[in-house]
Amino acid sequence: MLEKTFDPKSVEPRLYAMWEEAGAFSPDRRLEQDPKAEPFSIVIPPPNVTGSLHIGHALNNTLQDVLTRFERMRGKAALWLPGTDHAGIATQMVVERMLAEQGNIGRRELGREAFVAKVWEWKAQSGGTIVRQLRRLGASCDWSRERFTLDEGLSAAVRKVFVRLYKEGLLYRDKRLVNWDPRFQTAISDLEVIQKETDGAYYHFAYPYADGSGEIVVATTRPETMLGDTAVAVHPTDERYKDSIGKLLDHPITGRQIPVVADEYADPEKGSGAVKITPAHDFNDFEVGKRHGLEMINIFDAHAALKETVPAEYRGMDRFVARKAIVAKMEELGLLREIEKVRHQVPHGDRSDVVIEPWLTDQWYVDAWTLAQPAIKAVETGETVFVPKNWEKTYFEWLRNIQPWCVSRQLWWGHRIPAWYGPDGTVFVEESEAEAKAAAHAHYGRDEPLSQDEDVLDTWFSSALWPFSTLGWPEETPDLKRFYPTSILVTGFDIIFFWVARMMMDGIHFMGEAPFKRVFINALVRDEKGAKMSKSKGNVMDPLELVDEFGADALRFTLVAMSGQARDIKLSKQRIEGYRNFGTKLWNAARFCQMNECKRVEGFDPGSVKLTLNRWIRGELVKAAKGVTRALEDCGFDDVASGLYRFIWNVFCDWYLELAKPVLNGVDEAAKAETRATAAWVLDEILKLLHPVSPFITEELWAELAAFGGPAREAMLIETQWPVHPDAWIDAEAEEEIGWIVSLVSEVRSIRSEMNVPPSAKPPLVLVGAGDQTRALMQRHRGLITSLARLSDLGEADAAPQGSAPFSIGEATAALSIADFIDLKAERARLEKEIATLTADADKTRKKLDNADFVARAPEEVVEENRERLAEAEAAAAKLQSALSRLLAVA
RNA sequence: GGGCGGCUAGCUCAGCGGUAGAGCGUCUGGUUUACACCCAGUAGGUCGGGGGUUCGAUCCCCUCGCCGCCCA
Repeated sequence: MLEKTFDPKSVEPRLYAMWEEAGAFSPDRRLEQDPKAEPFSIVIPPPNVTGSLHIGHALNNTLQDVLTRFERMRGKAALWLPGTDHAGIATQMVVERMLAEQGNIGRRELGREAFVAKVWEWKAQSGGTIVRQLRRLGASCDWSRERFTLDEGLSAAVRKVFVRLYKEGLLYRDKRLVNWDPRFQTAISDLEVIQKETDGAYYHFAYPYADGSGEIVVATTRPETMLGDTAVAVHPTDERYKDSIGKLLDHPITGRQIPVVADEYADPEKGSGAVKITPAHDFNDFEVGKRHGLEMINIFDAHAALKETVPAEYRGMDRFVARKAIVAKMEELGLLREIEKVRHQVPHGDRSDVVIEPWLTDQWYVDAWTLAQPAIKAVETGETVFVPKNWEKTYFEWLRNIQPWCVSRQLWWGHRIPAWYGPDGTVFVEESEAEAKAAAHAHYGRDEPLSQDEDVLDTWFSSALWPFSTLGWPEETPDLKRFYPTSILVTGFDIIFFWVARMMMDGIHFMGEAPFKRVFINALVRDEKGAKMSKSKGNVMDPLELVDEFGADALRFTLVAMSGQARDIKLSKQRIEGYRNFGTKLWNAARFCQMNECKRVEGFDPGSVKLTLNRWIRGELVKAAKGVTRALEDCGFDDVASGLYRFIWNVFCDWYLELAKPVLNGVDEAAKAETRATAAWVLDEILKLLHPVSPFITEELWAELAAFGGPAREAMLIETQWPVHPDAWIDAEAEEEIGWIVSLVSEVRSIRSEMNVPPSAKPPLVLVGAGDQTRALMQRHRGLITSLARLSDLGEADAAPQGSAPFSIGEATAALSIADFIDLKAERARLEKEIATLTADADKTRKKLDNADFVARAPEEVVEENRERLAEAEAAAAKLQSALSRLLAVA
């Protein structure tokens, strides 16, 4: 016999180990049975190796697991491929901080090789925490295929991609402005720059004309960049400045003479309409500078401190110190015209949180625009479909406006760029040093010393290859052949740009096919008030704590239930608790079945059951199974959860088991046997349907029920065939009969409750004016009805007895004899209210039917439906009306 | 400024052309031998405002308002 409640803590680790040891997570087992089994594949969005599991991961991975388990049960060779990402900056930060805490040895003192060795050491010990944590959720990833973006195979893929893109002219080295992070001293991509609203000021400065003919006023939020000014621009049509164009200005600080140029970039509406141009330190100015052939003066070093290109008094000064100094100087010179406070957007590094400096350096760029075109097309043609579809707009929007992607990073942790330089600076891009040497030899006609590029690649460069590099590319492995393109990607909308789009670009370019058939965008988990969870706010919910408290199944069920079309999930403990209760409910239903000897029967054929009750639950199960299957196919996760919840609790437990009680306690042995076998069968089917969402409790019950009796299991539940039932098992007649019983019982319960009839009282119920069919129904199910409605008897009469409460059921009127409890006033109120509702409904419907347009234009079945509704409402109202008259006559 | 969402019962959300649903919470009752992590019942909504299309609009279109997110 089962314990009173399910104990996740003791069961979960045991079952997970059992699955893993049996190899149940690997598609290989299925492929051994059937090498032609249809493949199903998902690659995990690789979490950072530095990360630990947060609730967003819990959601994302639960959904992947639900899909994987479902398809595995459907007989597909299902692969969910796990792994982690080396997270360049984040990991380097973690290790540098650790070194600082331990012994104050900096990265640079340690040297590159030793530092990288330290990172690997750290990775071996503390990296990939998240991967271990995923097991607590029940994630059925194939751990034997786990990958890491820096492992050997993936590194080979990165080198190959780099070289190929280079040789195809889609990757190049260029001197351009980059987003420079002065804290980490590396370039970062546009996407790693966060615009933050910051308090600042517009400083209005006067620049005098060299010929002494007055001054021109420019405004800037970054006075320190004055030191790199090489022009002032005005709009070509700006009347105020038409005579200034071409004139020279004396730069107040540098003493250089700079020209006034005409450029449409200058906005006549903004400030004075004149703008200073610093081509080496501003993206817009850079373009202006190129158009006018202006000098580009780089004034900052890698720390964003001023360097030797500026007047001596400013050299070595930090950019923000310099800002103050410049403002003070201009004030001293009498050239500060105004300080206007503003709130404006300032670029910050998403990891470092320092102000990003546009900086002129040599970096490697990918021609993202060219790669983007096929990626756009793949979604346009439906080769890849986003679910929900709206996200395609976000995807298109970004890809259509894509800029060159800066992929080099001045870090040590990552894939070192496979480019070698000769003594004269000639670059040789090859997959290995040996090949580079050979290329250099061919170029120079002799061996020359080469030095490898010091930089590494953006982490996303390698994760863009994830869907094929993890499957073995560039080798033509069987996995690659079988599992690429993958079936579906499940991820958050926040990395559509970072990751999804880039995988699409590289996947199509290198594999000729988009990497996913579908991309499911899951919601963002927020706290119960709708705030984004963050450590600083202290509102994070630790998924592992939730698992400890409620069990993995409860957390999973909650996340699945809340995954509708909405972008946010507001998670509360109360909700998880509710779904924990749901698990307990199922557990107890199984316990009830055991107490009533509902053992599984060898060779049981659900198609042959005779009892209405059993034919009914069979049909309900078939409908529920179909609904859940379709919802899973459509990624309608909320429908999956509600379909399961409703069937298990509100149909199976609330009605089937209750209706089965009188049978199980009765004397008809044949009926009893059939009901026991049916209950056991339905329970088995329930376990299968629920397993993808709640794997632990179902697998545990699967074993418990097998131990309880009946034929031995052929397989663990995780490997059991997903249920598919014939439509013929849906039985309309049984449905109608049980439907009638349910409404009859519900009505009686409602009246009992309203009239305060104690549970111990068992009044008789009579039907008045019942047709033959109804009478037959009543005879057949008298036992069930009297038992569930707590009646002494169920019979017929020509008229409702004195002191009875009537209600309408189908064509008949039922009357519950509760003279001892009836409160005339209350009963009168009940009937009047009931009649009022029915009359209002009838009036509304009648009005509709009186409308000629409605009858003429609405579909026939809708008109018919309304006619029936009207007839029923009128009949029911009439019956209750006469009951009310009688009541009033007695009173 | 551009784009995308949301506004439905006290709360969280589903429904998205044919007269509003769920879970939680409320309230009432409960020693019905699976379950109080439970059972039975009850109350609660001019579906953000206004206009339009339609025989009919919570659902489609326009517009306004508030809230949120993304990109400039």
